[in-house]
Amino acid sequence: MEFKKIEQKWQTSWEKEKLFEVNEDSKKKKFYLLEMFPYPSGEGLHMGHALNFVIGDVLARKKIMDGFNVLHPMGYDALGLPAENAAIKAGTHPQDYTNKAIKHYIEQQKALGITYDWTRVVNTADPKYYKWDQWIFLKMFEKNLVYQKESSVNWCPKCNTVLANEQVQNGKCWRHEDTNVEIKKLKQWFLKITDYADELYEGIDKLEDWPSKTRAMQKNWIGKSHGTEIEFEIPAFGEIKDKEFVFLHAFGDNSKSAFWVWLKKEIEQRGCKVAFAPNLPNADNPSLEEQEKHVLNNYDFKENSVLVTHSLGGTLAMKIIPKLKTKINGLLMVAPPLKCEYKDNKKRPILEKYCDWKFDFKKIKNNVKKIIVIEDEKDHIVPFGHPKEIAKELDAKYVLGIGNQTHYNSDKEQVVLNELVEVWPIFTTRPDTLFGVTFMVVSAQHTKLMDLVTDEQKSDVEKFLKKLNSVSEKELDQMEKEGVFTGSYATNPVNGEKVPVWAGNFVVADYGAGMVMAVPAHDQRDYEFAKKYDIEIKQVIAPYHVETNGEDAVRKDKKVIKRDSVFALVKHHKEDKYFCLDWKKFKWKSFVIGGVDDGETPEEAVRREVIEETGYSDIKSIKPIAFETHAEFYAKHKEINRYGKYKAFLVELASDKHEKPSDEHTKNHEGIWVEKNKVSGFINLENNRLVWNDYIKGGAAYTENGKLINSSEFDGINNREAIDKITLHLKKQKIGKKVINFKLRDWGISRQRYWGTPIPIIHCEKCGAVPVSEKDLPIALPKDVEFGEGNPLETNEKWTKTKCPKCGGSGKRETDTMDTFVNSSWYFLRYADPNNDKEIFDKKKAKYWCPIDQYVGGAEHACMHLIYSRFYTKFLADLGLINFREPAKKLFHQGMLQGEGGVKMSKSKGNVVLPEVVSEKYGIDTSRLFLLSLAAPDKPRDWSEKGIQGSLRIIQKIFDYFQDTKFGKDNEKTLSKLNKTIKEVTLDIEDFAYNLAVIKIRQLFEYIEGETISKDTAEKFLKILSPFCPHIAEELWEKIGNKPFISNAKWPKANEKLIDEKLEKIEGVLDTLRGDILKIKELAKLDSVSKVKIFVAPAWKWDALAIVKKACDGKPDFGAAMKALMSKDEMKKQGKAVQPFLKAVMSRFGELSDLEKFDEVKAIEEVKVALEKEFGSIEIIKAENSKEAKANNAFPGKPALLVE
RNA sequence: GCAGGGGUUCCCGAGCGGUCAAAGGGGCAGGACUUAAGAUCCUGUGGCUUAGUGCCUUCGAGAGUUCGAAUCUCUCCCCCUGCACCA
Repeated sequence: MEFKKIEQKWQTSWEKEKLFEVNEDSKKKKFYLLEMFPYPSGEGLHMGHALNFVIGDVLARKKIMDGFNVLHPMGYDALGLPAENAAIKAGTHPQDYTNKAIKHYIEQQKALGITYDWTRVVNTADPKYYKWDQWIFLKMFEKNLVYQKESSVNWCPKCNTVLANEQVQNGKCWRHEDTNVEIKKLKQWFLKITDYADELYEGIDKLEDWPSKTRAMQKNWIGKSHGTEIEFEIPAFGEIKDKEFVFLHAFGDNSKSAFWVWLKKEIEQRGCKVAFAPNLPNADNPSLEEQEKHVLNNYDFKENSVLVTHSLGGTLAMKIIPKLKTKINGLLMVAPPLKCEYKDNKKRPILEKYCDWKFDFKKIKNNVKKIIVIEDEKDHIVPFGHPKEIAKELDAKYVLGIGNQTHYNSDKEQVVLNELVEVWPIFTTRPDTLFGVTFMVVSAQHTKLMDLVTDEQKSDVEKFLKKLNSVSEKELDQMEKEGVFTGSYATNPVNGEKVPVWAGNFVVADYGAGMVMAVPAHDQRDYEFAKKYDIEIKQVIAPYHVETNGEDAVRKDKKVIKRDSVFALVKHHKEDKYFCLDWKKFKWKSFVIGGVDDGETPEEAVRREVIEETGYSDIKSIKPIAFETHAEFYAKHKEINRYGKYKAFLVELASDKHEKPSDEHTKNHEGIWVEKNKVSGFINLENNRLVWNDYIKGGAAYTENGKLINSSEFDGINNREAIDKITLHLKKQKIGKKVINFKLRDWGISRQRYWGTPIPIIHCEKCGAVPVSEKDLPIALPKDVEFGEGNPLETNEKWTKTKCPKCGGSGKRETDTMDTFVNSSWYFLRYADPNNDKEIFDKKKAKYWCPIDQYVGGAEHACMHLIYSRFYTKFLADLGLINFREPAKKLFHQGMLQGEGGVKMSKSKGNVVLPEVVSEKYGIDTSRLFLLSLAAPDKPRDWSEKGIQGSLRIIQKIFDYFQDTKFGKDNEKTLSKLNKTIKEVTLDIEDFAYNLAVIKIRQLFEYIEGETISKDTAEKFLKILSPFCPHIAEELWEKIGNKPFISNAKWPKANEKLIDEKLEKIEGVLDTLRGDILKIKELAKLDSVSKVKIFVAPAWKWDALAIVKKACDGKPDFGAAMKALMSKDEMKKQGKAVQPFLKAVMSRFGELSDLEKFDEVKAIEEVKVALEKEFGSIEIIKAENSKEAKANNAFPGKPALLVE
């Protein structure tokens, strides 16, 4: 068989006749099928890629034959780092490298015989394509979906560029498994994908025909969670209450000027009186000497003094501080001038003579613990840069903000307040636990971490950070929760409690505020952390059990009496046993349990109860354990409902010193020592068991529901309800609100590399970042650049130097290029109109073809490409360019093709299977058939050299069969089999069950092989074969005398009426008969057979069969038959006995299904004819009834034989 | 840990309440054809048993629902894939 000749013949022919080129046709229904376009690597296509394309192709061919107008295009994701790196390595230009790779890909793909419309190729490296990347970018810019921001980025030192979050895997670069990603700070371009976060998330549910796995992954990635944002304040200079605040006002101001009034109020609100806020003498014509004297004479600086200054007040402070004998706590300078220079360039002689404008920064630094300098970006007095310079000299924290009024002159300046008391909006899903916050944890990676660290803690924190940096990412993953105290305290806004702020390695820096409120009593992570560092654990939710069953069940008509109570886990002094009570009056089995009397502490109550109830009095220790539990039940003896609040204690005995408990106690219950491992089975009180479980676990956070305790006005509320109630409370107080938080971050698209779409921005000194005007697109990549260190685009000055589109002044082009995922985010739309120079695509064309009806591609894109594409689709829909909001209706992930023995294919292992090599040996149709028959298309499969032989065999057989076949007339069985196969294969292809379809086609052929068939049957067979083996099918189609092409012939429709199961049954009978005759012949050592007598039982005359047949209504249905024969009760009694009988009946269902039609005589005649061909004379003896049949040893479907 | 998907006879893989000792392929065994090998074709491929048949055991382990379970439910074990301390 000359595969190659046949393949080439048809591939050329298809192309010549433009068989797969399509145009919009309103009369035809469209079907848009797309396989994810490949990245054209220099290594070319391997069999795994081919699998992906072939999976799509089978469906495409089927849909073409179904009469759809099938858009099945192909393109190349040609921009990207690998091309650049490979090009550098090979010493070529990425453009040349890519062009060559694409050429090779096209050759390889054409050889696969796929139905691509080659006139629609999209190449992302073509400026005609990426022009529209830039166009979309500009549109996003217009809509405020693009911004630039300095940010910490993931930097791969090997790629020499930034990576998106999605491209970082376990701290490694997605392309370099061995390379740790570094964190760098760079100014980056971002797309505001988060604006679409909610729609992207909610839309997932509507993507019903996407794999559930992909949908789950996307949901997880976008990560929507509902919660509450709560404002925690962290005073910059430590606890405000302990401080003495001193204010020094500005030139011309006084102590009643706006600035001081609001600040004073804020400080007083936080429980602190401002110690000293003088009217400085001669504020309008100040003298340093005079003012200095005034301050020093009227206020004694102390260790806890915090000096807050505004403008010239800062100058005064910087003169005073070096003269102080004590080191003061803090200095906050708002907009301080450094020199006597002014924004308006006017001279100010009054101020020039104020002082010498020289400062002893070193002494200032020494005399103040913490310094903060705030600058106003729009300051109209102090020139920009002065405060920054001061901050630099003083090693101070520098803050750049914008005042409500310039120079921070308004009557409330949030920027200033935020520095004094930093507000951290903490995200939590558990506001119900707010009263249980005992510490805060800020991410060790947080940019503001060092601002929170006090001098005392600085070295500890630095040590901790150093340690984190020294562990590899892998170890970091498995690292235990660790942390270090920052020295700062946050204020719990709901009760004003001070809680320590820790830095921890387990908090994610860019989720929420990067700081969490920790509630160790009710969160396992926080619990472990608190245990490790011995931080207070405060329970705020008590497990609550209300008895609803039995005689202890709470009675509505009785009143509820609350009581503080205790349990005691009394441990045996020597053995591992615990003292339990078996109650006589109740069904209770409990620990020692009792109420706390008036004036008694819980410990005292425990001691009393233990001695009374157990008789053991030599108590070594009483320790509180576990948590408070609440239980409500009916106390029969007191006729009240008891609401008990139980505290639990572990009581250890020192000896077995023991006195018999009084009768009063022994009549109530019996005391038993229970072994530790049996306690859990013994105890039957719910809360006793809870406490016990916690005790044997060694303690854990209680994360279940319950009632609030220790939560002031919210005590007693169910915690689920408290979530809303506390949130509402916070909202009223303006310290919290309901929020929805997403894990999804904005998409950083800047890449500092050459081979990507240039970002259409020009930087101008005057105008900042200015978008290129639309008419100047595309901004094409200059070919002339040098590759080496840094961004190659920087090396072409001709290209970078340009004019500002706004002011016409000199400008510099942005040299960052776009992430390649930008290119692939909308390419599927371009196929609708790939050569349009005027628009991104014609709206009408896009409307006709899009969205994608079936998308096929690897599961590895579940979170990157597929989310970005959805984002772009939504954006373009918002621009009005398209009328749908999701890119693809159906999505299918093909399975991986692995090498021989299940090993991953790789160049280094040398097990890469190349399609051209395999085709050479077996032909591409054989490879297609084999790939598809290995496993369901979505499952991984292993390549096997032996396995493909099987496919080759069948192809060869099919080919040979049609070489010299004479067609005749079909018999009924052929028609039945043919139609059944058509029906099933049609469904299998639609369901992507290609492996099953292949089996059925094979089975049909194996049957056909031994039969005479009609030309029509041959044609139908070739048609259903053609999606899998298009070349062979095309060749044989021609061979049997048809005009090309089978590829666009009409897909056959199954004629259900011709499907006849009974024929298969006759075949089965025939087979067994033949086998039996042969066996008898062998056993009897007969040389030849002269006569065979067959005794046949009239199976189909049994009454039961008629009933069954009726019940089943054409389809074999065991259950229905069962129900028809007997009632449910009978079934229960006799079902088992009837089953064998029914089974036998069902096994002949083919006969039943056409009871009326079935021609008994004819069937027997058929058997006779068939057997006579082989064995000569056959006599068939029919029994009149089953009795007679039995007498002759014949049973329904199992004839008896007599062979002579 | 969370989410998704799995564990089927020698291997790969279908089946997903009754016609199931379970498709198909590969492997293996036997036979036919050949001097032989290969290719091809046929037969067999859990165990015991019959002339036909029937019985027992088996679809990760255990329990359950049902007249009936590879298939449904629960628990457990193991594997893969993805996310990973998301507050």
